[in-house]
Amino acid sequence: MSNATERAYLYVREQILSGRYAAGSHLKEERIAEEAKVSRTPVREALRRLSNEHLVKFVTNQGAFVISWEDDDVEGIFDIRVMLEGYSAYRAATRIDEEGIREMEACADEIEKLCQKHNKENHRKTIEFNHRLHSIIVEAAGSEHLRRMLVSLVEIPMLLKTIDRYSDADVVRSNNHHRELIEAFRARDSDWAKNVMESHLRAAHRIYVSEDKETQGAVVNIK
Amino acid sequence: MSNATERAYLYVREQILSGRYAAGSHLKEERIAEEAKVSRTPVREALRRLSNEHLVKFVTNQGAFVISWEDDDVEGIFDIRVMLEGYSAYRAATRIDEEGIREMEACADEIEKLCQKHNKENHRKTIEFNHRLHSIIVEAAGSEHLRRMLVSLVEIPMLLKTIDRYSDADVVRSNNHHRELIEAFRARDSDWAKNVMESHLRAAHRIYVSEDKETQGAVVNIK
DNA sequence: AATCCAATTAATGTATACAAAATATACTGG
DNA sequence: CCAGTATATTTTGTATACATTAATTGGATT
Repeated sequence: MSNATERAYLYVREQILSGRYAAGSHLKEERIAEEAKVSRTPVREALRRLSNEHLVKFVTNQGAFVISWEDDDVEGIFDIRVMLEGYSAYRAATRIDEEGIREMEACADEIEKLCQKHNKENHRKTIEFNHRLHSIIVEAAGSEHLRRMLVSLVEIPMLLKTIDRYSDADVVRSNNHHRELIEAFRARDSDWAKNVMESHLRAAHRIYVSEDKETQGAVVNIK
Repeated sequence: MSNATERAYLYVREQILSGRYAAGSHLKEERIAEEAKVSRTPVREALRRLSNEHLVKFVTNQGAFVISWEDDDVEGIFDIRVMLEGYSAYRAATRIDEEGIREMEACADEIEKLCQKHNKENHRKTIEFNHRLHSIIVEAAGSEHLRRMLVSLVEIPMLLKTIDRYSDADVVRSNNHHRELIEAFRARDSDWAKNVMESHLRAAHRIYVSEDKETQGAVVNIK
């Protein structure tokens, strides 16, 4: 994408994901243009893209609004993610190369290290490496359609917050899954990879849901 | 969406799906603007939307190109469609209301009638009612994510051509699947509905692939 | 004749200006 | 004081003008 549009896109995206633009709030084009130091045209293009990534919603003659994921269908989103990422792992098992596997291992190593000591920065990095590891798999699956669909799912604010809720034991199990995935890939065993990935994500779902119950709906924020 | 943008969008979309804009060809914004009688701005917005629906591809500083689905991963696309539409049927079974089911029945009735007599117009209508029937299910599934993903899959030119390849027997079986789906919905049996839908789409896949083999890759065009 | 480079052309990318629509404000009548 | 309506303001939607980048053409050189 081009310079100004890209800038506007990254800016608005960051504002939304960080929560500085509240859910449901109106995104005035002129204001964003000023803040991102570009004109309205690239802002509009950025908003269109974000709308297709389901981060903002357009209303005719009223412009763009930050999507409110509060009433998102959590069960449905997890179900879809399990299917698509399970299938990604299935495909990746027979397509990933040694370099990809080594990169995955590097991510798993980092995550292991980072979990020794708890602080905000390490937590941020853990999320990053986790995301990286999953990205490697999707890339290796080699399906543009799959990749696009997962981007629009995984990056929704709800799922980004999931890892905030992991206990130490949860993180250990999660990384064990990563190790097992790598083993399945080395064995070129598509079905094994798919099953591990599905377990991995179902566990994530369970953590998300059970935490919800304990805190009675409140969002846990580690910041 | 707004007037001019909508017009440009529909125009370009129609040109692509009808094949008048060839796969891989460059979409000059000015030319489209003239043809659709709007300015370049709404054309650009339309192209962005089409790019996110995977009908066109943007290259930085080179603009938009009609996607070439020749090298699309056919197996992958069908696999994903089976998963997502299977899941749609699963969800729809417990959510669809009597009105929705009746609409499905109306579609199935129409398809049955239309297949009695073969001509271009009836064939077009058959495609339309088939599409309508599947849309009802996705809508009934009640997942915005699911809907968006399937739109970007089902409307790719490759899949639109699939039905051109159906023999009489194929159409009969296809509509039998529709009837069975309706029955599964009436019984509120999610698993049954999912299985029928998966069979339905796997059969479609088989028809697509086997026809390819017979004609050695040539595209059958009924027009 | 082929290749490289410069200058021109033509396309996209961005900014701004104008039009249409929605929202907010102020005024009138009850 | 409130309701309803007309007006003003603000915001989106669209068109156009300008800037920047890529493609093309033509010519000079080997």
